Amino acid sequence: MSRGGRSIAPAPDPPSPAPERHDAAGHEPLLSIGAAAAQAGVTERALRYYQELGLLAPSAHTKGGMRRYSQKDLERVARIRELQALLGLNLDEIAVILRNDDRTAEIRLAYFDDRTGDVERKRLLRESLTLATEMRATVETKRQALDSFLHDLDARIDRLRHLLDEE
Amino acid sequence: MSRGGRSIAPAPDPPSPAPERHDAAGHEPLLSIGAAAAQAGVTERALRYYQELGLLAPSAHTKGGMRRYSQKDLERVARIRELQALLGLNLDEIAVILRNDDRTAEIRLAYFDDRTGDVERKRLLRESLTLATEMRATVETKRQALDSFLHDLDARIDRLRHLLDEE
DNA sequence: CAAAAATCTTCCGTTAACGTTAAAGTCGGG
DNA sequence: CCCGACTTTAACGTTAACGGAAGATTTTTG
Repeated sequence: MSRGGRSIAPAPDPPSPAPERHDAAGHEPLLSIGAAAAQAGVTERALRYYQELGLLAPSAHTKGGMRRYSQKDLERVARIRELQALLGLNLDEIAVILRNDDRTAEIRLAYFDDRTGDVERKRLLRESLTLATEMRATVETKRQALDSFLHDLDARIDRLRHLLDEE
Repeated sequence: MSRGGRSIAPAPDPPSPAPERHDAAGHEPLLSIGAAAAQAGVTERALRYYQELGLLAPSAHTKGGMRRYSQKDLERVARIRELQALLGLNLDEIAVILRNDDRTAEIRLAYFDDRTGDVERKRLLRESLTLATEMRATVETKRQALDSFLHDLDARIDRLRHLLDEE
């Protein structure tokens, strides 16, 4: 079914602007690099380094050229740390994932934009799906490994407890 | 209850020598560093490095001073890699864990040796138990994180599939 | 508006976990 | 016992992910 002129299918969550904490003038509060680093639990150097690698660009800059971070930026930092700690990925691998996330977000936006062609839309969705599925596989593998590791540990703990109780 | 002169409690698996693949003369086959590295899926350098850090000493040496690795040695290598990949521990942290494993193994051997003092034995067991329990906690935490990560991924995949099916 | 505090860019330093190469010694088959 | 393949130690090199300091600039604060 074509999607050029308004689909009939129940539209999946239109991309709403998301509720924000505006200030009086209506802008979201932006953080300096110091505050952002503190909030995110990383160093300023790390933030600059992520930017250098193209993982994270601050949402805004002052006239003088100082970085200003938004809440979304902080979430992105959290994501980076999670991927580092949880999956042991390096920053280059993480960059790939984040770029794909960004693409998917773009797709979601473009999804409601009639200028986006059906074919292109479909191609992008398939691409995202493939990537997500691949990632799922590696995560699942790791989870299984962790699980059996946990069971071994439990067995070991039981044995130790047993030896102690027998004294 | 004292353990100086033979315990009454049902003895937990006496430390049996474990079934080995002996050769004709009764020795287990030992591998050269090249073969060991190949089997373990690591480089020779890595094996030498682990030894340098005190993580892994080859079970034997030739007269000339060349390293000979046993199957247990290879298992130890596997353990090292597992702790690295799964938990993201560094080699120093792994060294601590392995040393504790070794101590625990010694205790199991000494279990039937009356020369080992009760107090000392108990202290060592408690120590191992503490370490294992701490480790369990961190592993559990990590597993939970991985799990929720996996669920997020699944949700994302579902959404993508949905968008595709609607075309 | 002036001083203090925070940031900017640039560049060199650091640590972990090996990689690589060189020179010398050891092993195993013929 | 000889030679080619494999190992040894020692030493220097490499990469990732920042750490830290310098000197200039910007922002904030009294």
